[in-house]
Amino acid sequence: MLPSYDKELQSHGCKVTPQRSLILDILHESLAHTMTADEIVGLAREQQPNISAGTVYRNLNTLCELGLLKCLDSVGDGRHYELNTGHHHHLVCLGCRQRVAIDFCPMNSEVRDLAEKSGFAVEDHNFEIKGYCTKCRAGAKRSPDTNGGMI
Amino acid sequence: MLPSYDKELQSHGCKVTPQRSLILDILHESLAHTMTADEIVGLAREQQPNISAGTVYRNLNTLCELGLLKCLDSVGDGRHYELNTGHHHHLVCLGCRQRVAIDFCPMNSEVRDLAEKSGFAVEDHNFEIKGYCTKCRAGAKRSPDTNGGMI
DNA sequence: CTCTAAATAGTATTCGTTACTATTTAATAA
DNA sequence: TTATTAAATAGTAACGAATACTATTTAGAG
Repeated sequence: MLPSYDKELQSHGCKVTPQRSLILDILHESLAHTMTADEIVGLAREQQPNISAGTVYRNLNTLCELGLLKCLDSVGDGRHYELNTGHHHHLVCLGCRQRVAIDFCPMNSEVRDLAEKSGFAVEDHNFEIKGYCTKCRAGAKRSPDTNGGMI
Repeated sequence: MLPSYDKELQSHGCKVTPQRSLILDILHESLAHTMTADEIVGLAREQQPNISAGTVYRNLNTLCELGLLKCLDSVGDGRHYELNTGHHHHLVCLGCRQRVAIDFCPMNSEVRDLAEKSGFAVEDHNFEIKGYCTKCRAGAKRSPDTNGGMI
């Protein structure tokens, strides 16, 4: 695990455990795309066969609270996690459900003003482009119509 | 229920049942904001006390497939439903979880080109601004930090 | 090395959602 | 109008993701 995470954990009074380090390692290995808790459990068990799913879920929540991770969600594929490497958005594949970071952000002062004009206190925002990645375009493509309108 | 929905249902070989009409009525009454399945069950039972939760869930899925409803999701408050009244996005309150439609869309040819440049086939997109509505700003405001980083 | 609060493994439980089944009903045609 | 039938319903069971619980282990400080 990158030593910077050790510092970050300890500065919040959290212990550096093998389980935590492994989870951070796994997410660091897949910086390009997000992962579900279940996927993380699977990969974690390749190195720590006895790691408990509860431990993974609990740590994912803890690490989100510390700001080390970000948690995303979308209809049809539960929560996704990624290292919090700064603000960005995603392309979401409706076939394989993978998310890939994109370098575009729609937020600007005009939009913010529009929201705040109605008394809304803006804290955050989310933008995702849904479609089919190169692989899924070629192979068996799942049409939006077969997904219960949940695109 | 608006008669147009009857036609729409029957043209797809679906029967017009009191349960379906009630669900559409309820969502039509709350055009301003989205609702969870559970909220819809609660309101439906005020008029049809014996309506089954399964019936509501099943019909929400059916109506989404027909394109009459749209289904949205976000971390921490499950799925939300709304009448499919055309393309729009939402302000999402992190306090009361209500969603209010906004008249702004960040999608344009520039963004689309950016996504398609990498071989991604764009089908849809989603934009939401998260924060606190006027009511929740005044009252007990739930800080993002207490929400497990799931804003 | 000792001590202790924190973290873990394993299990049970919760909650939203879906699946199943016997019964009812909407819509068509006689 | 009534008969027919596929679709829809109510009620219950089952499912899966996530959380809660508890006895045991462990990281880290003294």
